[in-house]
Amino acid sequence: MLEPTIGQGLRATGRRMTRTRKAVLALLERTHQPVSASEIFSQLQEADVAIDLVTVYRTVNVLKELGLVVQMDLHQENQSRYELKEGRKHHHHIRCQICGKIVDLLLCPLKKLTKLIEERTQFVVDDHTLEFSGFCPKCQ
Amino acid sequence: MLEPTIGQGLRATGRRMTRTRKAVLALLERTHQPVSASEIFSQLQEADVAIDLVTVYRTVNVLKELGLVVQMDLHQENQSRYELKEGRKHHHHIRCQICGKIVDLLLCPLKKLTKLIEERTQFVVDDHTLEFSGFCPKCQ
DNA sequence: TGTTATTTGCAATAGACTTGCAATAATGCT
DNA sequence: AGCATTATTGCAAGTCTATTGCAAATAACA
Ligand SMILES: [Mn+2]
Ligand SMILES: [Mn+2]
Ligand SMILES: [Zn+2]
Ligand SMILES: [Zn+2]
Repeated sequence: MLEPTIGQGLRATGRRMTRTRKAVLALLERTHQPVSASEIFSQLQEADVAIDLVTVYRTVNVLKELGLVVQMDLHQENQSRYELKEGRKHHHHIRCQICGKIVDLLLCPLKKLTKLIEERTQFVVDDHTLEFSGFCPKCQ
Repeated sequence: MLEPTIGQGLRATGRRMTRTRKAVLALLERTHQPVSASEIFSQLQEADVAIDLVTVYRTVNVLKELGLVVQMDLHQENQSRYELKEGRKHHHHIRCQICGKIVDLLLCPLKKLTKLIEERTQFVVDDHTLEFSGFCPKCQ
């Protein structure tokens, strides 16, 4: 239940904690796969929460600005997915090419590589994305 | 000049080597950054090659099916980019968050990790994407 | 409870990409 | 070279995700 802290974060930036933002946050909290805007929309509809798809988009964008949510664009998908950052550490994903199942990979092998890349390219590295894909146990 | 070989690959699948396909292939051959469909379109227009944007899309899709081109969806971009596979080995990219410059990273640190992931997740790993982002020398 | 600024829903819009279809052009055969 | 066949092209229209304008609704705070 991270709602009060987030409420403070919202107010600190002149924003408000609303019924729909609570609903989106609660859904993200109880969801263990990264979800798309349309999935958030339809899952809230099933839960009898009245919300417009536009509001879902605006909400995830606000949560992204506050640093509470990460947006990810997985390969072979045509829509972004969103995952709560709070309480979860940096990690990556693997996606099944058949059924689309997404599983967390609780690892990151890229710390060391970053320095090497900065030396080679003269870039300052700020972020990275890493995603595996293949066939899940059920789809093999 | 890989055109004749590709011509064979096309004919082997009941396809034809056309003026527009030659033009797209030639552009991909001489381009050293991954290019988007609209970039292919406008660059060919500047070179006085008459081609429709739709044809560019259809062409890169055919080349993808033939395994001659890789499609990549980089973070913070809203369009796919395409790169010729022929003669270039598996590698990854870093992208500047300011100017969008993309540089090849001629490395891949993920061979070993694949086995570990297969053991942990029971997936069969087939592919991966890796991308760094940051600030290029000019934009720092 | 009343005031004010933020947020919401609805409609319209933007932008990447795809699809239907008739006209065009590449291929293979004579 | 000429012809028949069939893939390919261009144009228009459509699809899908995501964004924007604006008036109505509502959260924040006294
Ligand atoms: Mn995750
Ligand atoms: Mn490259
Ligand atoms: Zn990582
Ligand atoms: Zn790799």
